[in-house]
Amino acid sequence: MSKQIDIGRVLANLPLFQQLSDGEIANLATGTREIRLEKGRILFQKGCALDGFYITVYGQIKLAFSSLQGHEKVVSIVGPGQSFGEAVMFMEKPCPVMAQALENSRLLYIAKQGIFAAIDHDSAFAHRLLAGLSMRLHSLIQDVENYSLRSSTQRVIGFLLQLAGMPTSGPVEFALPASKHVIASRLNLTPETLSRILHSLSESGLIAVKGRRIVALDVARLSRFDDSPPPPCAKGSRAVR
Amino acid sequence: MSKQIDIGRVLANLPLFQQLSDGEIANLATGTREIRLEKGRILFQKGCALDGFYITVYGQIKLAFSSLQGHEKVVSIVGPGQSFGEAVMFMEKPCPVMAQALENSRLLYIAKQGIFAAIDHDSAFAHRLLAGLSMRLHSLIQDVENYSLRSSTQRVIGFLLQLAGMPTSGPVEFALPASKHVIASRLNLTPETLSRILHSLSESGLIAVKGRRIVALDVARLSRFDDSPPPPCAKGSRAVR
DNA sequence: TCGGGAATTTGATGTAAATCAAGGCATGGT
DNA sequence: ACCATGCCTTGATTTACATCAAATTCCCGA
Repeated sequence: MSKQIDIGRVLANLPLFQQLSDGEIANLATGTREIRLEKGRILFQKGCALDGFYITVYGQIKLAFSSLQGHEKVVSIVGPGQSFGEAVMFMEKPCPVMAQALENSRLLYIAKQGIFAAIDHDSAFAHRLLAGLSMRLHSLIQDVENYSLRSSTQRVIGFLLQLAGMPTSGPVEFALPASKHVIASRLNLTPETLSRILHSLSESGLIAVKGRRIVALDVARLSRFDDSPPPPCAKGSRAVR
Repeated sequence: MSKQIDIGRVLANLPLFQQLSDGEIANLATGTREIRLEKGRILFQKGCALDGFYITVYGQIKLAFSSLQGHEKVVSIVGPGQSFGEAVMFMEKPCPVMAQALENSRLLYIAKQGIFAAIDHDSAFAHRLLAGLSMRLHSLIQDVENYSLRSSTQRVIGFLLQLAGMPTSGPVEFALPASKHVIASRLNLTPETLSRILHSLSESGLIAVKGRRIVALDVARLSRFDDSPPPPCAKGSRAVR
């Protein structure tokens, strides 16, 4: 029922492979498998070795680890066009996280063999890989910064602003990329806390929430937001007593 | 008074450059500057661009960011033989952290030009760089895992075990690599909390602390340590009342 | 050897966010 | 349409860790 995709074509359109020669693309395609994954399915577990990496064609994959006590922490939510697993492949060590489909998804699995050949053959490709890994590193550092010295409200705001995109003046509408449960975990919060924060932000008139849809009413004020909104007594302004 | 170091020689001995040809090493050396930094000096600020990276010859550098409220969080403590700044160099974006000397230090600054040439010339070198960045990424993920789902005591224990090295049966002695203040920040703790945890671990007979020197008395038990040591009433076993 | 300032420890108190425990609201299957 | 099953929200309570405030101890140079 589902039509076969043209692997070479998909590969050639990815930013990472954009400038490779036809021969190289063909070579890569040889070592590439298509993978379909239905919602909820686990792609690999923490501790697996990978001798290749993945690119999401469509769908959504979450990368997460779980503690001994059964808690789970989402490290990354990866969507169409994004890749994952490169670092594990280059490192030749067990994968530190597990990967699970959040939706029915289609991925490409690219064997390292072809990647290595492309590196050997085209040093500009190596540069792109290095830059890509560096960006990944950078965003992880950002995460660490967020977790360590930003409050939960600030983390939520940062996340919303990222989704809202470039600073515009008017209101921006967008959808959360996953269930609130997953988003909360990604931000190192419990779902309860996320819910309360979203509630309090809408009470302050900064955003409007309707299920997964969110309207950032005042992006500028959101960016400035400093925490500490409920000064003395809240809405029911009764006698100070 | 201080003798000039032989840059080529130092470079050639670094694991990263081990297998480069003499010509390549000479080329790298051309773009390499020696940097002396006295304790407390700042090497670069958050937001700087780098068009090269650093290798510590001796001394110690801390990488950290600081919040608007003046708090500081140490991301990494880098010692002799270790490098930093590669990711920023490859990314061509402002550096997300600042770098400051914790001791009088000597560094090498290697211009990207020579590195890029070496990549173009020797794809095995590119592989080593990729593997190196991947390792860095891996350890950052570990950090995120530690911060998000381990308690402060567990983080301290993990850190101590890492310093203690391979699992041996007998007691292991070692020194903390920096002041407790810096270590605490590295572990996302206040100095007070670190002090209390160390105290409680020595009370449990797991370690002995003498200034910066620490003896891990029972590595196996440390690894197993589960948190939750003070069940009902502590040492002074008085009437339950 | 002797100060003096920083680093560390210790204790009392505060607080952000987690946990526990119900409710309300959608959503999809029959 | 109906119920059932998950998702999300809301409220009460707990807790791990931070913060504030003093001691103490360490360390280093004069």
